[in-house]
Amino acid sequence: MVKKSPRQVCFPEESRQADLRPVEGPQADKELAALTKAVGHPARVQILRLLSRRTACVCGDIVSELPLAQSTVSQHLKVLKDSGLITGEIDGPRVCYCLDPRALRRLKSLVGSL
Amino acid sequence: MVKKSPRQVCFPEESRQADLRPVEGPQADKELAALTKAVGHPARVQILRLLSRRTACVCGDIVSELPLAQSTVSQHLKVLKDSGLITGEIDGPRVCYCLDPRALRRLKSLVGSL
DNA sequence: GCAAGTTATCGTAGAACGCCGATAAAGCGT
DNA sequence: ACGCTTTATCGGCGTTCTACGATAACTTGC
Repeated sequence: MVKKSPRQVCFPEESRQADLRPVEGPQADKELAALTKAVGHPARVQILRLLSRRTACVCGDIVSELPLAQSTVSQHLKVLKDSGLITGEIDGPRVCYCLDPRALRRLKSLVGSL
Repeated sequence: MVKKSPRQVCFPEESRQADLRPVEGPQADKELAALTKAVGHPARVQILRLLSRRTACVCGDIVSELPLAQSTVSQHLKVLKDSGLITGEIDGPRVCYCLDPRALRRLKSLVGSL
């Protein structure tokens, strides 16, 4: 039987088009607050770093990298996913989490506007 | 009596020297988490925006710009000050808050490293 | 020294967060 | 269908956050 090939990247041909959303204003402010709030925890920063280190997506072995219970890691992943910074694709019995480059660029733009 | 001249900038000749601190590693991760946590609230984003709009420092009329009680704003200012993102200089009976450009650059570097 | 104005701190109440173990849900392989 | 593995969700508990009013601390000007 063919072994399922490990997924390499979630955004292989990521759209490079410019982000037209404004970088200031009430809406942008809320967005910036929400995004930075999601990043604002050591465990979540660590997760983001793990995901950016490997060009391929890492699955739930994130859990084994962190000194936290599986349920806790799952919750942090949920926070990041709700913020849009990462995506989770179901890949067989596991879930493959990846950084969303667009959301990350958005965060950088917003922070850069300060 | 000479009227106290309104303070214009808190960092008039800000040191432009490069930031040598590493942008990754456990220490940087904690720093990034702490800084983004400080930014991660709508009211605090608004405060940062207020302070960046005016090149001069704004004092406690920040309070009148936000729909929050004075004590609440004072607490948010404390969070930002503790994070290092802003500084508060006593200027007569008031306090003059300013963005710290170095901390802001640090934040941008750290976010940029994601 | 006193009154007025400005800001920080205290006390408190409710909401949200962070963590865990236990349990449920979902897919794979036999 | 039945385990096995992986992940999500639930319940609970302690901590932190956010907000407010009240009060204290400090400076200026009279």
